[in-house]
Amino acid sequence: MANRRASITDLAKTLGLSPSTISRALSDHDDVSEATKARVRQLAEELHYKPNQLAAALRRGRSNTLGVLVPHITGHFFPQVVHGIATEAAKLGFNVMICQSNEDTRQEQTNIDLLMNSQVEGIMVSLANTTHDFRHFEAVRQQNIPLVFFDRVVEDFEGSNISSVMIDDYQGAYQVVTHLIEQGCTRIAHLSGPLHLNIHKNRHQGYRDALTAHGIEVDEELILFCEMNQKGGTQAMRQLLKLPQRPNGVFSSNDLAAIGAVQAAKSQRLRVPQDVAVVGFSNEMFTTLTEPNLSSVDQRCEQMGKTAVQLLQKMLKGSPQRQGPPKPIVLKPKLLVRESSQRR
Amino acid sequence: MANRRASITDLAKTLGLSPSTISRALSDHDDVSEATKARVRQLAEELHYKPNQLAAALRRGRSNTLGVLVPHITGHFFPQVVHGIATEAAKLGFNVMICQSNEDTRQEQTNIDLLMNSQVEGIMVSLANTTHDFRHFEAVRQQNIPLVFFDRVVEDFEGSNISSVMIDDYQGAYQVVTHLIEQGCTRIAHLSGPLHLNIHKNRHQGYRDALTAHGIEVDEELILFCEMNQKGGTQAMRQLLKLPQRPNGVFSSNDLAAIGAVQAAKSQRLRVPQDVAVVGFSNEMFTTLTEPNLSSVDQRCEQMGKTAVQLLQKMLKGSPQRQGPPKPIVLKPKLLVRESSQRR
DNA sequence: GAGGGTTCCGGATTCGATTCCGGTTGTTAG
DNA sequence: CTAACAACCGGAATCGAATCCGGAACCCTC
Repeated sequence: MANRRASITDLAKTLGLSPSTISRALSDHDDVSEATKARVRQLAEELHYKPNQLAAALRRGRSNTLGVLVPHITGHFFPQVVHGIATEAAKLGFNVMICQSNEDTRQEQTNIDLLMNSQVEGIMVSLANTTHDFRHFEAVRQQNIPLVFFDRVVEDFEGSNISSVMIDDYQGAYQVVTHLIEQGCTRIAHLSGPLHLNIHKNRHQGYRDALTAHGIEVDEELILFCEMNQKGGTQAMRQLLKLPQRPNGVFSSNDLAAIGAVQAAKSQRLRVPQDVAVVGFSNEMFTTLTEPNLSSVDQRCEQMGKTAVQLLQKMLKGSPQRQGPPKPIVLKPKLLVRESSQRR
Repeated sequence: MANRRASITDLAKTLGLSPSTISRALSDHDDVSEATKARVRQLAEELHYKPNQLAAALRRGRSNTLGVLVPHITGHFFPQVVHGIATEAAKLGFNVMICQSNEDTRQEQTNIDLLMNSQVEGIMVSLANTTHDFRHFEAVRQQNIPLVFFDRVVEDFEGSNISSVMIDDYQGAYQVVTHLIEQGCTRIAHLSGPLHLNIHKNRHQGYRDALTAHGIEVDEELILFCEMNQKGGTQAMRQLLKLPQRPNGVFSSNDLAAIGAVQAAKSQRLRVPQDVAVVGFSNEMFTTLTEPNLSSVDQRCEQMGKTAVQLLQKMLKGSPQRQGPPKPIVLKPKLLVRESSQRR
């Protein structure tokens, strides 16, 4: 038995009413008597009737669905953000459609198209790190589909007329370096990723500014660009320890490289944090599992996802004409001091 | 300018053709001349025409969307599986809609309804751990919507007539214990979670059977039920080390507790693996970051997601009448021997 | 040049819900 | 007793695409 779902006309026929009345009854419209409403509701219950969202969405022009496009759903950060997004979206009654760009601009384009064709009401994007051309977002613009970037945002786009949510990387880095200085570090190295990514750029700048603000001259020798993983961190640290004047503090732009640095230091019989204090960035879950526990900066991942959804909803509700100029939302990061940088 | 998207009728009008021809031209139907196909395609290009998936889905009765329902998108496991799902779904041309039950049966029900109303073509579910009543899946059944459970599956459901993907926890545990025995461990302890969860039950059984198979009597004193996190592992290990005859090997049902156990051992000046060898389960990403690196069992998370999608697709393609009895797919786990259990 | 085939296209219908515009009752006021 | 109005409901159009059915135009053949 091909158990087709009951449609609104099925209800109409068995009750001897018209589809329009059924529709109105189910949406609790005033033009329907309580008596018939009750009848309709009861039958709907019996037949397990559920409105076809596709049809309703098509008619209304509202799909009740939000799109998410992330580089990938691995590691710590993106899953957390997606978690925040899904949770908040569910609370507001939205479905969530999810895509991965795999850090590839072409897939990013395809997925943006896909989401738009699926008539999502809004799109949240974190850019692939290979994306330098933003034309595919121009289309989203033109269709007046609310668009929010998070974490990896575009810098210049139509006069930076975009909504975005990110954390204050600069501020986070600044806090880290200040903390290291307060712990007595005098030569603070920095492990950085490529500066064309704004996260690294801003952390790098925060590092420099914090040093100068405290009267410490920036030593370019202490700034190393490496692969931001464990191995990269280890190699970079080895190099730093060969310097005639080795650093006594390290600020790494992410946690993995920081762990690598710690291990390199320990393998040379240096004590962390007494000889070298190390701080990472991202507050990955493993930071509390290593020895010593790794100081890091919390990125408020979940909050970021939540905020992105709320921002979208605001844009959806606001009049399309005048919803105010979109201003980037910047979340405050939180420095978490743990064993790797606590010198007492 | 309210830039409404171009529809198929817009194309029809400006080209002086009928919507049906446009539709056929775009789907490369034989009944349209190459000349007009070219004209249509060109105009479509110019107007950035993209078919409205909602309308097409409604008409065709196929939404091209798969639904995923997981307890949550946090930690290591579920994001990895979702990653696998999203990747494979994209490859096969499906969209993915994602929901979280937050380990709550009611939310699980609501989300199942939601997915069904959104006309997804198939659903993948990992159960909330509070779910003991499976009536909400009965509806999915009745609508003939393909349903695949993964990892947390239902045991008895309509004569266990369900599709599922899981890993062989029993086998994984068995391998671990065998490995520990081969490394010379004679007293092997087991840290377990509550046995009403099938993952712990099966791992526990694998532990017992592997011991007896190698002629070692199971010592109930060495089996501890604890919170499966770092702290729980530490406490359990401390207790084990107070025994008159302390264990020289530990198999923990997850990695976090294993790390806790390692730390407890190290804090009592025991060497890992020489004095106590430790193996965890799940192959969390931090297993390669601790000292020593933690031996563990890989759960094939991504593979699980991929397999779930493939299974769904097979069900979608197969004739609804005879697609064979759904048999559970059991993935082989992979023991990864690292420093914490390698004694040479 | 009549019959039979292609080739290419249009009209109308359909998917399932929403919604505009009316129309039929029944009630009440004048 | 009629006009006016409210309460309730139906018909039909609509969203955008897919598809069934049929028809015009053209070519070929005997």
